Amino acid sequence: MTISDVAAEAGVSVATVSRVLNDRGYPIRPETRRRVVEAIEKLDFRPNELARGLLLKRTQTIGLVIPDITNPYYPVISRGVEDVASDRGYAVIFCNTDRDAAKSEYYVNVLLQKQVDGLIIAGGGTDFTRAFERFAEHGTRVVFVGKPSLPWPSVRVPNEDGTVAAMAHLAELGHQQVGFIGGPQTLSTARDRLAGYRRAVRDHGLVASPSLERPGDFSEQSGYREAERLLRDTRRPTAILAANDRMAIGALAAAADRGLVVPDDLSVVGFDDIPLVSYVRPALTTVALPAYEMGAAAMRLLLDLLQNKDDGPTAAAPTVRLPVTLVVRDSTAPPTGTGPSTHATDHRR
Amino acid sequence: MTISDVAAEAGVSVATVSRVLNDRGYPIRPETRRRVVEAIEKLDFRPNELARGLLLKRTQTIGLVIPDITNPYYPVISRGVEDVASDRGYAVIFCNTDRDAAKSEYYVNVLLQKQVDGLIIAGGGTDFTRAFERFAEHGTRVVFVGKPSLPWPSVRVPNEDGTVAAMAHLAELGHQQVGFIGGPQTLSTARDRLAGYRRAVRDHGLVASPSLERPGDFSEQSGYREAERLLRDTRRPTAILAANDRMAIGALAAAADRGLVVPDDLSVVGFDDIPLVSYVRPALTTVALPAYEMGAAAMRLLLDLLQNKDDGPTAAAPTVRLPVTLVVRDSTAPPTGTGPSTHATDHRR
DNA sequence: CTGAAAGCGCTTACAG
DNA sequence: CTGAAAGCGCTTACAG
Repeated sequence: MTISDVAAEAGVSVATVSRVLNDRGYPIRPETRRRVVEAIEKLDFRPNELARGLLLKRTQTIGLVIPDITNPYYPVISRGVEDVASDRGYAVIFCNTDRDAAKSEYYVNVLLQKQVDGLIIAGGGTDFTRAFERFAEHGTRVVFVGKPSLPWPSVRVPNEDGTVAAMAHLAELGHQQVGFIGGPQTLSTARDRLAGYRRAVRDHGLVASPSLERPGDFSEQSGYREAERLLRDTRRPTAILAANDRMAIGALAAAADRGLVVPDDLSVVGFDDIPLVSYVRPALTTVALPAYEMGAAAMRLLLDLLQNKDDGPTAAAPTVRLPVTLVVRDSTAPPTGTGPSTHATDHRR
Repeated sequence: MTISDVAAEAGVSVATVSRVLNDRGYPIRPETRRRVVEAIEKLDFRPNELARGLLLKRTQTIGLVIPDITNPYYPVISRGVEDVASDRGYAVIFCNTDRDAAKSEYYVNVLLQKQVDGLIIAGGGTDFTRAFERFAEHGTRVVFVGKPSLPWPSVRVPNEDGTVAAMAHLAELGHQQVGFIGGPQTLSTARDRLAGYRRAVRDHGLVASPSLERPGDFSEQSGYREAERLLRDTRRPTAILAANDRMAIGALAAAADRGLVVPDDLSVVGFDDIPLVSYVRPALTTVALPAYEMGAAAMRLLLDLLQNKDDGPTAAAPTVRLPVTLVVRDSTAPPTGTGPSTHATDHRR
């Protein structure tokens, strides 16, 4: 079923069929158009995008590179990307790299061979620099979600301000000693969140101690483990701020397993606002990322770049900045004896 | 950068370059091969898959159709699909349909135009029948995860046995009155899980009552809402079985908000074993689906079908059956006063 | 062992 | 307004 079949059926040339298909205001006699449209419908014809792409040098396909879709942080971002993409007629190919160099390399190759029009890279951490030089050479547009190591277009979020806001909330409740469970320091996201914690400790005059800063890896396990270490301490903190929700969930579990009641005996704050954390009990206070919007904005930015193919590589890299919001739920309260705890339940999804 | 450039660089014809590229044991003089390989490397050449696909009639791309990647049930399945796919050189295009007919139709079109080699459909529920006749006509292979409405190849799981096992566990603990929160009855998955509940109620001689069967929609909200209804009842059940984990999480929240302690005052069981439910406290007892393996098996099945392109549509549709496992954690215990509750913590993620 | 040529299914100047 | 023809970047009989 090709364009020739349609042409034969309608008794016109393939050029004419192509013209009614693309419908770019090219003059066509109404009667001719009618015949072609009928033939297309009769044959249930759908143009082969491969042939089209070969000629036009675009595939209406983009690649989405993420560490792992199984990490609850990524599905929402992905959904934002995909909704905008499908709305504009683009398909998206998913690539889980596990932040592994070999897998990243593999996907760079696949994506290049498939002639994707552009790429969205979320998660960062890996040294994509060399791989991207290749993309740049091929004229493929790239947008990062998060801070790229080179000046590429990106969608960013004030991670440092996020932990600062969380700490301000805790300080306001009266907490003096707040433990921090950080993420992998290879990720700028994790570094920024730690920086915010340190800044807030200083600014609010809270207890500063290396033993209050624990090294997590963004997994539930590490959150559990590091919370246990913090809580074992004789002078245990009255609150724990985890650099992401998964570790906060682990911390909540560790507290429960020690018989501590959150938020009465311990306050816990997370970061990200992934699905479900508003449904655990106590509902988690956390710094919400506009994940869906981040994905949607990245796709919109990519689409913009695709419009102006001619931009030189020296064009200033556009950056979209999106805000972060502290969502106070039920896992935070004044430290014991400091005051009445008022925690209304938040049923936001 | 095309194959002609490489041919020119190596001083051979494009046919020869193509032959060393594809390396199908076609005889080539070692010296010639060396020159070609060098030229390829020097120019960092990567063949255009569009041109290749146009000729070969395959794109090494498959479509994955799911209701919503944001639903924690799907990322793990998707990961299984993608790992097998990338291992075999296939790329996967993601399609979120929200079980919406228009979106499904849209993706059927997109996928057909992009000439995907095959399709994996997870989630079911929508009437894809007509859309699939089109795929069949085009020779596109389709594999379902879950029970298809027509005899198509599929990967299945014994949903009814799953709820039966959960109920047996509850009955064994001594529960006589178990509430059930079901899913959308348009989904065979939900119907099967309800059927298992009913069968078990009968087989174990438990209290049977329409008021114990509540209509949920698989969302946390509905789990919360329906659990509230069940718990408001004067003769409230001592255990609740939810047809999926998201509703079980909602039920756990509803219990907590009523001041009920799980599992002492109420036992709760879920279904799916999505990420995080082993980390909430109490850790959720649930019927675990082999989600990753389901995705991987679906992709392997699709790959098999792709090998035998010649199979007529009358070939028996292959079915892969995978088991389901009851994972007992801390949200279930004997009803109050019936015996000591022993719940060891399970840290499996 | 190697190359010239046809062809996959489209689009788009160019000519009429 | 419409069509013949070239060409996108490959692969593969066919010939030598």
